[in-house]
Amino acid sequence: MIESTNLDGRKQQILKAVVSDYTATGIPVGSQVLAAKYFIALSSATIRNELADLVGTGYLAQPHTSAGRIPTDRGYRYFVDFLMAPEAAPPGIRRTVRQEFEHAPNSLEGVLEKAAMVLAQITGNVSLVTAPETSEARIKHIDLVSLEPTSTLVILVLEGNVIKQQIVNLERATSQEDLSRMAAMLNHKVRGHGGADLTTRISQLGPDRSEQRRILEKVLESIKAYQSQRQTVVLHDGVRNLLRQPEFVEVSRLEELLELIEQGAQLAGILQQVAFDKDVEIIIGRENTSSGLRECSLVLTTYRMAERLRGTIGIVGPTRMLYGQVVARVRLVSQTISEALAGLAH
Amino acid sequence: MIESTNLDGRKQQILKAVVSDYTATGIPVGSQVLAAKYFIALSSATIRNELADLVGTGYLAQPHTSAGRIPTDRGYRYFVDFLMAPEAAPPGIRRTVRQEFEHAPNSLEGVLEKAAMVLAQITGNVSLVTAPETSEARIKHIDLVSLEPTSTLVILVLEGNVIKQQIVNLERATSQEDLSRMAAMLNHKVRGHGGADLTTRISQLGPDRSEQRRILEKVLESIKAYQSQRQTVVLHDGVRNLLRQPEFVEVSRLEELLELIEQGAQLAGILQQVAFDKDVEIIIGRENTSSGLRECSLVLTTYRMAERLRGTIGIVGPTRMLYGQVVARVRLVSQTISEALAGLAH
DNA sequence: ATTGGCAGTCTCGGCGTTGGAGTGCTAACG
DNA sequence: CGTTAGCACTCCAACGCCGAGACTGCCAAT
Repeated sequence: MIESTNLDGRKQQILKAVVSDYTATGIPVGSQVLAAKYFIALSSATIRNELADLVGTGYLAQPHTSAGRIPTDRGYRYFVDFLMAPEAAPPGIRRTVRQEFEHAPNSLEGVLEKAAMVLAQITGNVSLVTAPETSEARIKHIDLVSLEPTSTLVILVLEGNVIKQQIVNLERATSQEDLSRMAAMLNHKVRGHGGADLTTRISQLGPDRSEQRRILEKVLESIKAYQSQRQTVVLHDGVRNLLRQPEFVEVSRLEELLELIEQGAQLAGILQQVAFDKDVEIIIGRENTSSGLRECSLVLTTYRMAERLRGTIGIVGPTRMLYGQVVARVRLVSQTISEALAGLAH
Repeated sequence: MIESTNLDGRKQQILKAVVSDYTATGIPVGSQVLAAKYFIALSSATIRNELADLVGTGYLAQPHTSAGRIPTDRGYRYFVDFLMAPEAAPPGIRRTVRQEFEHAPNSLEGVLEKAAMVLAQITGNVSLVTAPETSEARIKHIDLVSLEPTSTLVILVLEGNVIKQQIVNLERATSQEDLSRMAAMLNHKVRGHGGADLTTRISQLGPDRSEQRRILEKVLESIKAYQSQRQTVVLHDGVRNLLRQPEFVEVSRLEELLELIEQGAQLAGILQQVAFDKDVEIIIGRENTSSGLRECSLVLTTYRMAERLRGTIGIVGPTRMLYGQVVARVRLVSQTISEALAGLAH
């Protein structure tokens, strides 16, 4: 984008003023308002000329001829990339968040649910949270509990103390004693390993002859299948906030969006692609491939639980949002839960 | 309610026709429509007289003078108590549900999430699902996994193979070997017990002198605290369905309802009070204490996982809903997941 | 008890009007 | 050449009005 530099200082200031005013009020911004509130030294006629240029270059649009200007997706993009002033969450918000996580729930799920709740509350948008991707996480502990003679519960404690469980049906009856022995062996062999590494460890488990070997393989296969196949669930909260937004008085728009949010699979795909090294990622309007998000923006970032355990957290709302404020608050919650989860993960 | 019997046969038929027509179409029902569609033998004038009586006794109301009649809460109540024909879910729906749970997810949470999804889909309302109340469930297996020298992960397998977990901080460093020994002892002592019974078992655990005893008490205390304090979470799905309902074109109503649904605590209270012995419980409009549910109805029932493990499942929607159809489908899903969960619980 | 007839009432949608907001253009100015 | 005042123009949103349609309640007749 060469255009990112082809705006002179004054055009930048005007674009910034339009975005700021429009995101705050929801009313298209006219030249008179701009002259009065932001550019006292200039006349409205001058600003009209500049506005016309910004419409011509695609940064602004007008809903109809006698209305003020609103930013286009491109205008928002330029704003967040170059014009947005770095913001810090206000002390009141910081305190609220700190208090919410002071006596944080003692489990991953609890922390994530609370994060979704808090983020929805302090941003006034719909929050989105995914649990950490565990396919590459290392195994810390394995336990086999006999349920029936021919079925066992496999309990897996991963790095970060994430717990996975699954019921496995065995080919023949196996006692709890045998299962415990196998669990002990598994703990010895696979502890500290994960992902593709597991496969190689299985093949080193001993000669093929043993009955045990077949059971172990079954157990490990189910673990691996479970880990890889399980589609990421996207927690969300704050749908009620959307109803207050004037852009959703027409429920038809909301319907498509809600379907995306409640169904989750498509969102999961988007959230998984958030880069771990980036700070905060912003996806604006039509930059989204999903049609349901055409008039929405996402503000996403990652949080960290342990070495290989990272998840995504963020919000989705109308493109007209207070980006500076939202970015600061998403970042705040991400940092806060990273700390809370580090406490859980040791 | 003496009034439940003071309607003669024809008034009952007319009330039934009004409820049926209005729930199906959403349009207030006039005397001409009734005469043409349901009572060809009668003139519209006769029906008008009856309608006027039903308004006088509080079973019907009219939005304004020149509109047709709609049922009041009392009218709906009379309908579901005395007039509603028992309905069976159609084969297509039965097949859909069966297929959805044929390869049911292997965990309680998975089944409940799927149940919420399916119920929302086939009833076109918002589904509500609570996990079984576990405070009285018996303990099947206990495992202690060392995380840090001074913290351990307590894993509890309850009846029905429900898994609970919690991190417990210990007063002094304890090795995995010691923990395993304690777990073995605990398994021996408390297996098959639960609820208040646990407390007595703890006091029988041996002399007070031992270091172990203190650790065990701490573990068990945390287990009990966890079990009792944990507020029930209400899963939900299908909020998007509400947007299609004409009663929610005004989003302000939806807002209050959504707050209830997303916050969940108040709904949890309502759902917990559903009687286990009843078939399906219906709560209509102002029978709800919450103001957000004034214009909503709930159709709730319980499902069964194991002896002491019962949860609630149902839907919430506008009072104008197809009660017969919804009742049949809620019942269907309840039965289906009870079977699926019995498979998990053995 | 039932019914046809009829006047009365209310909502809803369409339509024209009006006020206001904001623009683009033009010409003048420094 | 950038800036500015003035002005005609456009468009929307709100308002009020009107008529069509729907349904009622009542009355008198059967």
